[in-house]
Amino acid sequence: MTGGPDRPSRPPTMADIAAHLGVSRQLVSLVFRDAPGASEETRRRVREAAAELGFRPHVAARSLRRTHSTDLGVIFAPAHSTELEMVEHIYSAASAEGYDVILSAQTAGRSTDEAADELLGHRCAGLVVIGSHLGHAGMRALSRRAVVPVVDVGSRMRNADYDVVRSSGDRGIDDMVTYLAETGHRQIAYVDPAAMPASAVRRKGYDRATERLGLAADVLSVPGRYRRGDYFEEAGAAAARQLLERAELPTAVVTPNDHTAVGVLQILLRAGVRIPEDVSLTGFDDSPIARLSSVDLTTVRQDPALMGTAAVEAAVRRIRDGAAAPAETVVETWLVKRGSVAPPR
Amino acid sequence: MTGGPDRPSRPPTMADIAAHLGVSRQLVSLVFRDAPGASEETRRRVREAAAELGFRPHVAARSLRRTHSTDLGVIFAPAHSTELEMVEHIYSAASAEGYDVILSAQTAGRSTDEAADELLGHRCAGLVVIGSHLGHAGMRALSRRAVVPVVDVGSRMRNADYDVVRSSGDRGIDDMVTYLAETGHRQIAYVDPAAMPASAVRRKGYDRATERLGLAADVLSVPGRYRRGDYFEEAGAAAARQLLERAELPTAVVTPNDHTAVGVLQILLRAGVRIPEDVSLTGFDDSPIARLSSVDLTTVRQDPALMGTAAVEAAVRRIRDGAAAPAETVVETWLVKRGSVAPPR
DNA sequence: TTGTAAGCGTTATCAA
DNA sequence: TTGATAACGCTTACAA
Repeated sequence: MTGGPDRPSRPPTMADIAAHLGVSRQLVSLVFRDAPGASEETRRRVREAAAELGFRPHVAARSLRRTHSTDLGVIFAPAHSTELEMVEHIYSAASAEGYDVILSAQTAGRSTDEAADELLGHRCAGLVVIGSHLGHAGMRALSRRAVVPVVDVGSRMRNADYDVVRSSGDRGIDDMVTYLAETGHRQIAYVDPAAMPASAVRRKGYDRATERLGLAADVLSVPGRYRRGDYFEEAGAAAARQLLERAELPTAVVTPNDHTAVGVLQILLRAGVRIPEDVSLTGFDDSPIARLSSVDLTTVRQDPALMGTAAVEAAVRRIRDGAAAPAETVVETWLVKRGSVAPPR
Repeated sequence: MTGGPDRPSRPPTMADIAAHLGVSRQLVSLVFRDAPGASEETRRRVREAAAELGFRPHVAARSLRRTHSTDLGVIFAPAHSTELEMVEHIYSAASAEGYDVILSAQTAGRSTDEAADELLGHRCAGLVVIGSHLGHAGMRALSRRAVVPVVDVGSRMRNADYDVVRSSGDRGIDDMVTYLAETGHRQIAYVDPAAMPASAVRRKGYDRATERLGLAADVLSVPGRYRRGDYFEEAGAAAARQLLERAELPTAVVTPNDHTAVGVLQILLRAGVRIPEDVSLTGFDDSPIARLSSVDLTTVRQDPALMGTAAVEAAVRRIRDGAAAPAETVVETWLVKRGSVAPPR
């Protein structure tokens, strides 16, 4: 006699619910699949009994038996805030399309391929890779062995093997430089953290804008390894130190990343340079740090909601139409004007 | 005649590998389970054939048939960098214990309970919840319906329903205040972001240290909602603005969070206050931002590796011994001395 | 070392 | 709406 509530040794199954209610097992199955063939009253009773007995459908049994997988595999790096915002929206977009999300992290000790292998073991219907550690060749190889559609979210270019979702990074930087020029700036430096995956695309925007506007290009290229968590800030700090060695500072500094801008900001503030009175500064991403009142950074917003949704839609489109060719989705960006930009003195 | 490589309509199964090799299906199973009963030569041939045919065991089939689940469910919030570092170490700790990790995110639109329900649908052997959105009552309710052991990683106190893993936050802050006092400081302010889950624990360390050392307590308590991504920084910024209104600044400011310290830092720098010449500043967590050369923050390190490992070990211990009572694991912290602390002027 | 047989909890397909 | 029956791909006894 130990007393206390029973701890069931085995979680309840659909058969248990059916027995409890005196109905058939497949009726219970119908209800949980939202399939036609049960009255409203029956559905209610089934769900009630399930809640009471603590029943939840066994996803392994379900996914084993189902003809078509309803799982979407998502690989992400638990480091970049933008990626994580996307994960959030991928959950809701997937759910709206009738898909469940299975996450797999890529970390320093866990490669994109390992993460993908785990998801393929789950027989997902499609794979969304955010911020892949793989080069294009690696992504192509992955797409080929995956058998299911693969979507890359990041900054890769359109190709024949996998879908691509990216923001219009070149356009965003171009808009930013144009805005600074309209504000009166002529000496606009650009910090290029060369190891950043989207570096090439965004730099293109700077080159295009300066050429069109007849401004002198002034690029501070910073090498390094982008996998280190602090690479972006350090790149900005390094560029700022370079600037401080000059006889004269530019009137504006454009960066392709909010964290890089913060690196610039902190070094310049320490040196007594005021932002925006002495130098205007801009970022990219509209990450949470840009919104801080102490940073208040003018930046480019690439909507993580839009990108997450676009990734899910790309995957679903190719899952539904196996013959469809991989496509490219470019998500528009827009300027977010804050206090870090002012006319030059 | 379309040519090109075949796209298999159905992923290969163990039976396909067996047929390809002319061996039995269960031999292939043995090999993938690393179970005894196959020669080295056979194992090699099986793995080779599997790689060639692109076979991966179907995890749903496996988990359906297995007597004991080998999956560990992990709930995390894609927001705090410390949590995300833990996820990384949980993967390796789990793998060392023979467990696979299934991630489930809790976001603004997805509650801890929803995340838990998904994992329970997978029939995980245990649940690790990092930075739960639930209060203690919610965690207790979750532990009861989960049937499997639940581990909370964060700052909750020992209790009878679920395991707790936390860092010794009170001790860490106590050590920090002691260190500042040894450096010569007597006016040590403390910023308390009251909505931070670990707030109470860490504040206790400040109160204890100041009392023991005979210093005047000077607490700036900042309310707010901790779910907002920028709450920590804003709390620091708000506290710094309060400080700037005073006739005289304290010689040192202790914060229970690196991001809060950065909020303080940026407001003080803007006001022309030099760190550490005018004011010493400390954080907590040793997050990547503390290591930036432009921040260079003296802080308290709580090892995410240790905490992740401790969480896995707590779960595994209770999975293996169903009668074991939930325990508390307090992970030690230590000071990381950097450039943001100097003797007072 | 290999083969035989059963079954995990669902979904799917029938005919009633 | 129900019942019977077969599968999904794998693991687990147990016998050979």
